[in-house]
Amino acid sequence: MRIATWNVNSVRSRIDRVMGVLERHDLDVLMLQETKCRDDQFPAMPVQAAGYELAHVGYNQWNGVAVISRVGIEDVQVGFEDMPTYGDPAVSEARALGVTCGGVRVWSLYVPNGREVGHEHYDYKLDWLERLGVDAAKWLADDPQAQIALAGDWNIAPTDADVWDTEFFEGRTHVTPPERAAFQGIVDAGYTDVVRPYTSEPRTFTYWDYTQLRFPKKQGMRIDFALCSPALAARVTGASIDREERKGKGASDHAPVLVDLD
DNA sequence: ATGGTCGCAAAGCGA
Repeated sequence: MRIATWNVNSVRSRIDRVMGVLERHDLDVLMLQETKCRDDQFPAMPVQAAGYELAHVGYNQWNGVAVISRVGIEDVQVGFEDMPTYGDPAVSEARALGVTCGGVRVWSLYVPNGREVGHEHYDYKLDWLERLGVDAAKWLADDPQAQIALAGDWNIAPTDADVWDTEFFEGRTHVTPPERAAFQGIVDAGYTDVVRPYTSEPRTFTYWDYTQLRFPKKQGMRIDFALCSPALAARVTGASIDREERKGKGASDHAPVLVDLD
């Protein structure tokens, strides 16, 4: 079984690339973030024609998360318990979708960006992560053998090695101690980054800004992760980052992150 | 090459 996560940055503008990723990697499950559409706008036909089922939540042109699976779609949960809201009026955003696929509980997650340190969105990000951690800990407490993947765009570079230039990021979001502590909180709850051991080369990234020729200059960030519960981590036989997918016209600014399970 | 990012409910915002 092979699962993957990808911040697609608009599924409508990139559905051909989505189908290409599914086929090229023979994926059983693909989690998407930033679909940027409502449920009724999701281009479901090619997905279904290829033998996949689809779960999606999207309320407007922002955010939006999906799970595409050919090993079943069960127990769909939109958002987690006590997921923080944002805005005025405060609303629940389409940033978390839990689905059971072939016995694996996958969560497609799009962690709030934070915008700027000290911004209301930054506090929202930290709160969101803390609440996620509380819920994720409960899932494992309820069933220590649960196979759970918390996968998606975490908008955090957990270590200095995960950004192309630490100086560039001084004072910016994604690298601050509170964000890194929040990420570590999920790890401490029992979830392991199963991809890093297979992708440990220096300057291995999952995201490159569209501007400033960041991709050809290899100036990226590692901010997309698949964190797995112990029982699921024990099944991992390999992982990779599809850097090729970032190339060419019409690429997302993120690359797919893939995990092989026995 | 005096500019060099995308995407959207677009002329402004979010990433």
